[in-house]
Amino acid sequence: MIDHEVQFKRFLQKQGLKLTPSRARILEAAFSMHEHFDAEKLYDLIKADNVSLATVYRTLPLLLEAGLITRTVRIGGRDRFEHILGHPRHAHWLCENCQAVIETDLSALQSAITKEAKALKFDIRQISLNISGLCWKCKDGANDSQ
Amino acid sequence: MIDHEVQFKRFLQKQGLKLTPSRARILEAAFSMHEHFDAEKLYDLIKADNVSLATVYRTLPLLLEAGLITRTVRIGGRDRFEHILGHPRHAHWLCENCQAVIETDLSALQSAITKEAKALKFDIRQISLNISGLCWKCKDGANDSQ
DNA sequence: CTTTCATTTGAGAATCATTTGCAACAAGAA
DNA sequence: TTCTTGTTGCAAATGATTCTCAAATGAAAG
Ligand SMILES: [Mn+2]
Ligand SMILES: [Mn+2]
Ligand SMILES: [Zn+2]
Ligand SMILES: [Zn+2]
Repeated sequence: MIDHEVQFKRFLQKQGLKLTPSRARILEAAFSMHEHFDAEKLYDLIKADNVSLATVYRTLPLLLEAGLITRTVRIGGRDRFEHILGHPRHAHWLCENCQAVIETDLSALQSAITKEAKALKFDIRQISLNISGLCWKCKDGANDSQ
Repeated sequence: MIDHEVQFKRFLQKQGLKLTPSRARILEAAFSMHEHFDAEKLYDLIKADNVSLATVYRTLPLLLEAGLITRTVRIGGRDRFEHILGHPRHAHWLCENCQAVIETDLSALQSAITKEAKALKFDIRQISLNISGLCWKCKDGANDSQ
């Protein structure tokens, strides 16, 4: 069993839940994908194995709670996610014009944030630094929109 | 005319749009509110002056583009905003349990971010640092959920 | 293997924030 | 006034996400 599967199973058992075939399939799909994904995209990958979209939506919060995935930039009214294991935390730069998403290291800010958290007695679950604006391709020129 | 009204008018004219009574009323409401607000909340403040909810939704993107308001933490499936003028950029700490929102200064991180932006040739429009987790009230105890 | 019982699931209906279509309106230009 | 362009309220549409419910599954026990 792969790392993230072990971790998910452990998490589920702690809640009295089971690692069912559907859940395992969703987890696998989430980790097979190395870009950001939304519920629909995940569903596309696995509907052939007749896992329902409802189950995808039901599993996503579990993966979040288990700390296996994280919410990223919301685009087009859809929540998007990315898996965590093996990926260092990073900032997301979203171009408002071409919707490109650029990622940069977060470790520089990490310590400042951790320090603040200590002062606030805040238990951090997730840090999300999203910067929106225009990427270098779009910053001058007109709107070659979407 | 107040500062933000001048700025909005200028922005609108640049787009060939007008500062209508409805828009002025919405702008005023947005700046009368010193907490985060969503479309509905804004609407509650001004529906007496028969401004429609649709117009609120149509005006919000204009205020965003004009740089007068910014999107903050999304709660309960609703987009929330806050006005900008006169408010220094700040981070939002969202408690997943009690939904409390704490704000802290961002200026410490600002320079690191600006530096990164320069390297990326990215034109920053908006920075949003959202940290979710558990506030000090909720971090130990059980879920007095809500 | 069979029973038991809580959990899970697919399918489709329901929600609900946000968006749109449209016909009536305003305001400036000609 | 008449033309033109942007605006608005209202109601209907949209679409992501959630919920309902009856049937399926799975672990544990007998
Ligand atoms: Mn990412
Ligand atoms: Mn704020
Ligand atoms: Zn771009
Ligand atoms: Zn709390």
